[in-house]
Amino acid sequence: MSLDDRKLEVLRAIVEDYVATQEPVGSKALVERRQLGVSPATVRNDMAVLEEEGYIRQPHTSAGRVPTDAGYRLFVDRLSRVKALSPAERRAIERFLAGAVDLDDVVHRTVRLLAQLTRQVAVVQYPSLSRSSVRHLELVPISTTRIMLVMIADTGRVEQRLVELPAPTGPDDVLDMRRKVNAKLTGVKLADTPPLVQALVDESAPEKRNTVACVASVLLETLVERSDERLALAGTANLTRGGVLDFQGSLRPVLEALEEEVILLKLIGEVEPSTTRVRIGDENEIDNLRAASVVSTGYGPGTTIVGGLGVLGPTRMDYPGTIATVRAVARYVGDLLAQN
Amino acid sequence: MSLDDRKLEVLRAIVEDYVATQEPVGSKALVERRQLGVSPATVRNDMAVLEEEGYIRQPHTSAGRVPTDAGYRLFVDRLSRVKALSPAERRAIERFLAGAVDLDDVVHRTVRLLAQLTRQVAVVQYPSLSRSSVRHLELVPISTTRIMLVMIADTGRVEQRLVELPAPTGPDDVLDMRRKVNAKLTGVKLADTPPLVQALVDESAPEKRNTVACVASVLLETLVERSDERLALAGTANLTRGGVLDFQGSLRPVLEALEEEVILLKLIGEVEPSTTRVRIGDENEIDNLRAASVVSTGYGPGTTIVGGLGVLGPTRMDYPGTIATVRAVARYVGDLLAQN
DNA sequence: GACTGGCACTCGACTTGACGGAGTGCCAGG
DNA sequence: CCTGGCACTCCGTCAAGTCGAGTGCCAGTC
Repeated sequence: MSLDDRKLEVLRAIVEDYVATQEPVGSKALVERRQLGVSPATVRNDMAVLEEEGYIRQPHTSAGRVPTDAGYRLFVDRLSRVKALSPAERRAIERFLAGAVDLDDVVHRTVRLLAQLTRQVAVVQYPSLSRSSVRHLELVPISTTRIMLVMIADTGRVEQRLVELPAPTGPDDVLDMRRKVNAKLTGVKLADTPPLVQALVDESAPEKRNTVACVASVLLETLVERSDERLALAGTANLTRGGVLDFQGSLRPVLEALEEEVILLKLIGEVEPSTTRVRIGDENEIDNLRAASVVSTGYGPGTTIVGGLGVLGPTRMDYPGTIATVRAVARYVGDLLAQN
Repeated sequence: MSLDDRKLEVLRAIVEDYVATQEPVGSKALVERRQLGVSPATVRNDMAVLEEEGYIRQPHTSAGRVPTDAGYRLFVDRLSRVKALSPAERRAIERFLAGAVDLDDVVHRTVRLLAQLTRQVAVVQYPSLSRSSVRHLELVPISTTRIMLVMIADTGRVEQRLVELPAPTGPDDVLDMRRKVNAKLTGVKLADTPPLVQALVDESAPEKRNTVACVASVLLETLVERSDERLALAGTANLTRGGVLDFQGSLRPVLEALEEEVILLKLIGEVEPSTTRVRIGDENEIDNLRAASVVSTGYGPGTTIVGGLGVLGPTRMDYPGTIATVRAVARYVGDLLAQN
């Protein structure tokens, strides 16, 4: 048996009311609050069907109904109309992001903004290095046996590492290295650099090969291995809204998950172009987040994507509003990056 | 009336037992667990006095006693013997910190380690710029109207900012500026740089003054204004240990406080040399942290101090153990920094 | 004078039972 | 297919009662 329009309408009403009130919603209250043109008894029948199909459930006999994860999923996929942001919100976003002075600042402002607007936990990934290109590499001599390697990516990210040289090296040699490295790597996607770096070593004069190899290895680490790991987090305190009712009684597992950068990157990092991804409760692969939902999307200048951002909250979440906000913020950040 | 030795012993026992069990401790249980050579009745009399003096209190009539903030304070000041760390712990610290590749890495490893060892929330301030000296300043031309300013401090910290130039400037001019800037500022304490930067502007050729002034203003921002703001945080999930009993029922205010970098910097940043500071409950100036205790200390190479670190937890905390761990970690980090 | 044993008392935690109400499922009738 | 009615379930709450840990106080002892 398929679900007719009224049943879907009932489901929508249940989701919306439950999200708003945090309480199981019963047939009578539902009929009163909404004007469905039918009686409570009819709604009850519909509810029975919805329950059988797995979209809602009763916490206990003679309580109202609560949406299941599947119910939320159906709601998100077919029932929710995307809320447009209010002009005030748009202005808030613009104003908040406008004053940013550098990439760090942009990311921090964004994550705070997102947390504040959605009243959830917000996560923003720094522009992923693997999607960036090298804008410039700088080698700064610190002493004769140490140089500082600074990599500037076209996305504005800057990474630096200290290199211990195997043999004393004069500033001229460093300058020479710098020139060669830049000639080879500037403009190249970070993901494509390894063979070029290897070539640099191979082409170097034999007596310097040791030194070059040393720099090259640190370079590879910086460019490739440590790449994507940075992100910013804000709004943890929002987890405590709604008592301990959300998250089935304990914030513990959620807080633990939030401490693992790897987990967070998985959550917001796997982005397909211009999609907003919603993971509801059980759909999360991480056990600790089975009671949570994640709304994430990619951002970047124009249509390319250089990183992900998103929010995490209880499954009982205002999906339309959250999705709209996440999308809007991502777009604004993208525009901001495009300006550089 | 002053407190004789036995009363102090009773207080110590109450603190230690309460910390261990999380339950109010009564006279009988106390006499059983410890071998004080006296009867419960005597202990009760002592307790009555301790309560009158404000060191302990009863959650309700006919419950055991619980230390007050003042009680913990007395305990910390006069009753706790510093626990030596176990060799296993020492080894753990060394092993954990050994593999660090750069300053970011050191700080992140430290904060995680601290959270893990103390099972509390850990905070580590990056080496404060205001206490650092300039090791090197690098100006990297990005385009003719943009250069990247990179500042490397002797503590290993690296800060960068993009500078928009008022007029197109060739690479030679940039090199020239770089030489002059370094000649003037290398080795100088960041706090002492402003007049020197001003001098740089004054000494520059009139036709370049505009450009130099522009760089100088960003330089000042980087060196002075934005200085101390960075820190790392870990172990938030530890707040949920011990149920919601700690922190008088709500993590909310604590989580909120942890989101404010300014607050955290105040907590761990105000360090006098080689002191470990303990703030207990009400002693915290921040209202949100009235139910929490903070143990903090400074760290740095040798005897100088370049930053602060510490942990935050419930007033019901193992003070001797925590203090020992915080000190030990600070010393190891200091040693690590001294190696550079 | 300090410590101790004993005793009455207090008060929270827990159990039990009763009750009201919200919400349900089902059924017969429109 | 919808609706009104009815019996039923079961949660939440309140009141009463019990239990036990812990106390304060007092008289007695060393």
